[in-house]
Amino acid sequence: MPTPDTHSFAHDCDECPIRHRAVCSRCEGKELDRLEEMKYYRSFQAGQTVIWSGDRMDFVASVVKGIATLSQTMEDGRRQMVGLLLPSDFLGRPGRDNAAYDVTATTDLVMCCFRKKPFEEMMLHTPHIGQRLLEMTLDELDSAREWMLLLGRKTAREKIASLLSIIARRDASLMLKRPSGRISFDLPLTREEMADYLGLTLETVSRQMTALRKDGIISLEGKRHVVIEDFDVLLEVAGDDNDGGMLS
Amino acid sequence: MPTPDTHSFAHDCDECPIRHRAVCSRCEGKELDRLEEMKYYRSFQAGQTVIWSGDRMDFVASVVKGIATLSQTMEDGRRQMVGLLLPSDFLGRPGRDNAAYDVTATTDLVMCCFRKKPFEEMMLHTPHIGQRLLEMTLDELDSAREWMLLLGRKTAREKIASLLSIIARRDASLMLKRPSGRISFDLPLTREEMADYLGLTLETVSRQMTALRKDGIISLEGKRHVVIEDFDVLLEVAGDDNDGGMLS
DNA sequence: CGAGACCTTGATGGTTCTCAAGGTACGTGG
DNA sequence: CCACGTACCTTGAGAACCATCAAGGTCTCG
Repeated sequence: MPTPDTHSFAHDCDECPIRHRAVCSRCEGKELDRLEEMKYYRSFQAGQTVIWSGDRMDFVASVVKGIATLSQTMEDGRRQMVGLLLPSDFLGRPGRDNAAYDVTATTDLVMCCFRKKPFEEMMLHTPHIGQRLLEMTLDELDSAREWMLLLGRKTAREKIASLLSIIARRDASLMLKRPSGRISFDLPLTREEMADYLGLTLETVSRQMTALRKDGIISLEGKRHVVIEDFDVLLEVAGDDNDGGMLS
Repeated sequence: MPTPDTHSFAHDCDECPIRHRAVCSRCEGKELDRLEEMKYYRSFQAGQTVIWSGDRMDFVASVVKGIATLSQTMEDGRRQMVGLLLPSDFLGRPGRDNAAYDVTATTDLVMCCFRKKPFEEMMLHTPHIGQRLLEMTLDELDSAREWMLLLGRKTAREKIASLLSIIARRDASLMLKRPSGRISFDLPLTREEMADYLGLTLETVSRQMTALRKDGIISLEGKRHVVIEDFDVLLEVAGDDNDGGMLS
């Protein structure tokens, strides 16, 4: 994929890759037509800031392609990522005018945006949007709470293993299968971003990646490509019960 | 308050103390009548378990009085609180059959319950409930993310100060005023519960409480009653910008 | 070739955990 | 009324884990 091309994207909702999962997934016919009139696309390059915490935000959006992060920063510079936005995830809060977090494109990013006012207006009359948004928000709340357990109680090694298993699981879910055995993928995050997500320093992340490699849990090809030798072993290292983990 | 009396509670929604904030707050007339027919009250004593993670859960509920906690436990016993349910907060997830967390009554607790099936049925046809639930869920998501910053990046001292400031703020909000200057309140949590909430051990909580006392930030009368000498100083110790913190 | 971004590794120190002992408050039964 | 048990809290000593500071390595791109 040499040239990131905004315009190769679904200007037609019917062909949109996130049509069945995003906030618009329950809409059909006239509702969809109305959204289609309202929408516009925005692209960001890897590393670009989408919006700063506190900035006025006059749109809401769905991630169509790529990954964005939500993070909070303390006055002295300590930073904590508080969310990861993957394709189909929703950005923004109806009824709020200012961004609550820094939003950054981690990879090249395409978003499907709606101006906030018309979107809110439409929500009042079309329950399908609100219903779907409620589901998605409840899912995010569950993820956030799972992350609280990780941040509060897991060791550095367990944190790294948890992050890898989550990325592996997501990759597997794109192929509609349950992860198991040998899996490989590219890390979409730098060591520093991993650290910001896990509540660690980048040095600790690096050391634990090395340790997992030396213990034969993972292999590294280059800095970004990870091979998980046995997914069940990884889950054990992550300290997760390996019962749950529903598909998709 | 000698005898905790379940039946002193709002069997009539009009007199319910959480009427204006709970999931039912947008409902009037027939909608409210229907909820009123559907509801039933349950009481729990301090320390009792409301439900265990994984258990079948055939109701959803609003906290009417008292405090409950949501927590997750790892196989080896490490525990992390992931939520605090205060009066008007909602428990349960429409569309899910099993509890995702352990729910425990921290104080004596009264809940207003609805059987899940009828409640879900009603949600499909009365957007007011879903709209309010979406707002409440978005608020909880914000709280969870604020907590992630605390768990991932704050020191033990900052964590304690943050917890105290949150409790102080909540107490002040009951009196409809912005907290400032000298404030006092009773801690509703044991040292161990504080530790589970903050991702610390109870010994560290105890030591940091002592340290804050020796530094003149707080005073302790008995083990549970806390006096904050200067709220703004506490916020500084907590590492929070003292701009935000909206009323309510 | 050099600059810059990203990553690894080492040495050292600090914060927090673990293990252990003792203290305080409260209720119960002798 | 007092002894005892229990739940909760405090404090100390030592160890473990992770952060910090520092140096050097790899890769890419101009």
